[in-house]
Amino acid sequence: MYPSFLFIVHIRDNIANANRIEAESMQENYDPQQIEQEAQEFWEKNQSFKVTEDAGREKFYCLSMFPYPSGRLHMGHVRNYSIGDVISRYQRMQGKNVLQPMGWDAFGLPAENAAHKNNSHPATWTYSNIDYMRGQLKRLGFGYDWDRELATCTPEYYRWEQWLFTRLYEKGLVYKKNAVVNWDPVDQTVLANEQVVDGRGWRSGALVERKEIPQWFMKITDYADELLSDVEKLDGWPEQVRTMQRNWIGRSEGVELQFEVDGEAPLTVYTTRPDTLMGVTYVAVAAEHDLSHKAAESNDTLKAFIDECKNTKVAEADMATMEKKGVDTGYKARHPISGEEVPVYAANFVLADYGSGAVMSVPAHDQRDYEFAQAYGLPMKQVIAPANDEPCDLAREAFVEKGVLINSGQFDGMDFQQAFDAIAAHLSAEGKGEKQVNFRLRDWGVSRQRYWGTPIPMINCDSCGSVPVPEDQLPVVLPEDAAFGDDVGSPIKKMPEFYETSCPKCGGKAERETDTFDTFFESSWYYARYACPDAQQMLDERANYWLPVDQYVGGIEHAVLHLLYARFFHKLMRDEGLITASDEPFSNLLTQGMVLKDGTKMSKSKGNTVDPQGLIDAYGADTVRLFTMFAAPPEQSLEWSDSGVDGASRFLKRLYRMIHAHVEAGVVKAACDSASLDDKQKALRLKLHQTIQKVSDDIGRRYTFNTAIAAVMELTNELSKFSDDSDNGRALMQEALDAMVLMLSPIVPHFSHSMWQALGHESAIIDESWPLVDESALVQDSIELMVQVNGKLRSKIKVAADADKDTIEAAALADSNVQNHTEGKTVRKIIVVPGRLVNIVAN
RNA sequence: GCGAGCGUGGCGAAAUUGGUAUACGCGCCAGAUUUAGGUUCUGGUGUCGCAAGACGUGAGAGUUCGAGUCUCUCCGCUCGCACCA
Repeated sequence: MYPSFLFIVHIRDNIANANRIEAESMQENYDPQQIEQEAQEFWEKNQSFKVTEDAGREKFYCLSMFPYPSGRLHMGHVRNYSIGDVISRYQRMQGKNVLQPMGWDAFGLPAENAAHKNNSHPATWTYSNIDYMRGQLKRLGFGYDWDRELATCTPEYYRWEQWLFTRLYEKGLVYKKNAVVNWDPVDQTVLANEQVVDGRGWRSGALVERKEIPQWFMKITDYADELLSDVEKLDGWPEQVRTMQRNWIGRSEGVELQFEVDGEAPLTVYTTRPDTLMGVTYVAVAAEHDLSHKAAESNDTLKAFIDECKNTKVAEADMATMEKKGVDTGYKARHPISGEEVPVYAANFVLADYGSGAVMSVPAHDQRDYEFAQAYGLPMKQVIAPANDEPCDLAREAFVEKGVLINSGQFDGMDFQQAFDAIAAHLSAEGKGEKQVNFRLRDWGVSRQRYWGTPIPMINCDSCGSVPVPEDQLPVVLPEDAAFGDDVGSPIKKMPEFYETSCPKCGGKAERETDTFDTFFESSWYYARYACPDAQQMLDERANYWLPVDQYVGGIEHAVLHLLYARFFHKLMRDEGLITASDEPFSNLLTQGMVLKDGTKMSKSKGNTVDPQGLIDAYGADTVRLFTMFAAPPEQSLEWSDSGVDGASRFLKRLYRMIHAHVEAGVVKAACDSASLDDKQKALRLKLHQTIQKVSDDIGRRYTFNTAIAAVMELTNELSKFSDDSDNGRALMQEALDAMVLMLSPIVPHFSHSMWQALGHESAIIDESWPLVDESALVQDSIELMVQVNGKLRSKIKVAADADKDTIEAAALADSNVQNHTEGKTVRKIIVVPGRLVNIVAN
């Protein structure tokens, strides 16, 4: 037993009334602050959430996406972590060995911005935020094993990803190439897409330019096939997330072919529609393409156009939505089959660093090419005719469906697949093209020109080139004594004491890489490190016990990038021999919706945020948890409502009073005698066990916590109407209250901890099992069926639960209101849906 | 632009496998308790209609004995788009 500040429950050894325990001083009013403090002290003292590997028990690893330590928890965090905690506590009640860890995604841009603003240091800001937010998570009562806490900004964490990176470099999975960034010409710094507002740097206001700089890449495309095929294994993921992953990887089958250009290297293009090849009337290259630059030397219009294209943001959405523009380079490309010469345009819609930076254009059969051709007076040639009766009006729009080839010489009359094969074979024979499988997925650029991140463990030597930092010199520690002020660039780029070093190969003078990793790097493997946070290697055997994560919970906004990178890392770590028991990191995924207020996402810029702290202070953690779980199912967006919080609080108070009244009259230790219940008692016990059945399914399988809570509320309404002072009536009341407190315990754990004691139990509820359904309580003698006439509800009939079809039909036809509606009509058909309804079709 | 979702009372939502549309909660109305406000308790609350009944799930069509649920077209909103995390 443990000290109780609130309830001092004395058990009287009363032989005359052995089944009753008097609760002497259950407080009359619900005081969440006191109850919550007491429950948390109990968990802390008993280390209730500390777990170790146990081969004898089924494990359950429940993980919520770790937070960026931005300062204070927001409602999205509260929602995310409440969902994870409910699932964890439910699984624990099923007897599983449950791991639920928490940590900090601690590197990132906001820390640097805060440092520049306050003339302080990102580390100071980050660590103080972590301290505050950890306190908030503890105050909310989440059952984390805090011994496993990690922060990604510590060398103890990031040294292992530096190690992995050098290993991958040796394996050839890492390379350096030029890539485009947003460049602020005034601040002389690289900007994130977020820092570009209306084409200008957010601080300087200068027009942002696209600039190419050398950067490190990871060959995620080497894993494209497996990342795609393993999506099929993810049957515990929402279908839309699997679809988004497939589409993002974007496997396509096409043909890569060459257009020759006199005096220049041939232009390579890739197309998934080789059947339209004979309809090509021009070729488009990126503004940054070599050919564009070369042509611009003697073409001022083109030169101006290339300059204009520099002012486009790097983001693909901006590229795709801008007005399609282009300029004739003057070059001619020779069609690989007809030999005809077509113009080469420099165009702003061609991505320079995707594919070869050139595309073939078929205005008659591609809508974008169609619009571009119309704008620039380029010819259009129809080479596909509709095979069926699709509309085809080239005066209005391109015909983009597959069909039958026309105007294509030897290929005329072929369908899509015949033409695909024949044209590919023809090009191949001529040495001008080949069939090729392409992916939309591009290699992952991991270099960031920022300070607050993991230093990329590479050294640049004039004679040896790029050399990885040797294992015994890891970690490359980020200097924390860097100065922050008005100057916006990364301070380590101006710290010779950091970047001056010697080459590990030749011993000569060399420079360290001063770029840091994309912060997605850290969040791609933290789930595995929780299994063994103190390991003196990246991962040890404990990872194979806990992985894969059984339930991952996080925001839908991570449906593509974070999840794809984590899947990639899992396979990299597996191929490094660190993980042996799984190919995928997350067996089940729950994507939580956003928290909205007044119909839009809560955000500081909109000024519509609700600070959870104020609510916790006013109502207690349980009310906040209850409301967030009740207001909407987890995958939907949640509309914030202040009065809804009042409603949640009201429910807990009401249940508290009900338990108080019951306890005041004496708790009951004997089980109710289910064989001798009267009709009212039987009805209540039926409702109770129906509720246990529904709540078990809602929490355990469907994850619809809102309907689980609604079911308990319904039962509460029934109980409040039930007044029965008989021994069996009070025993039934005790059975119901015990079950309700157990069912609510994953959601409002402090409340339940306290009520469980008040109801006379000596055990702590955290060690209790989930309540079981008594099947015998569910048996009913008669049931109600809906009766429809021609699909419209006309009556309800009561029939024996085991009534056969003929009896049901007869009862339905005998109903007076049914007769009113069938009078003068012939009954054509009667449909009986067992247990539900009868539909009489008559006319 | 491309990819993925969503749309039901005054509001948050429920309807799990095509079978009672609106459970549960909020709000509102009335009554009880209270000196009053608040709290608490009880009852009512989709629209039209005196009623019988009719209508009703973004709009329009279709499949079916029966559609919020399935199919098609359209409208509106949200998320992601590779350097926010």
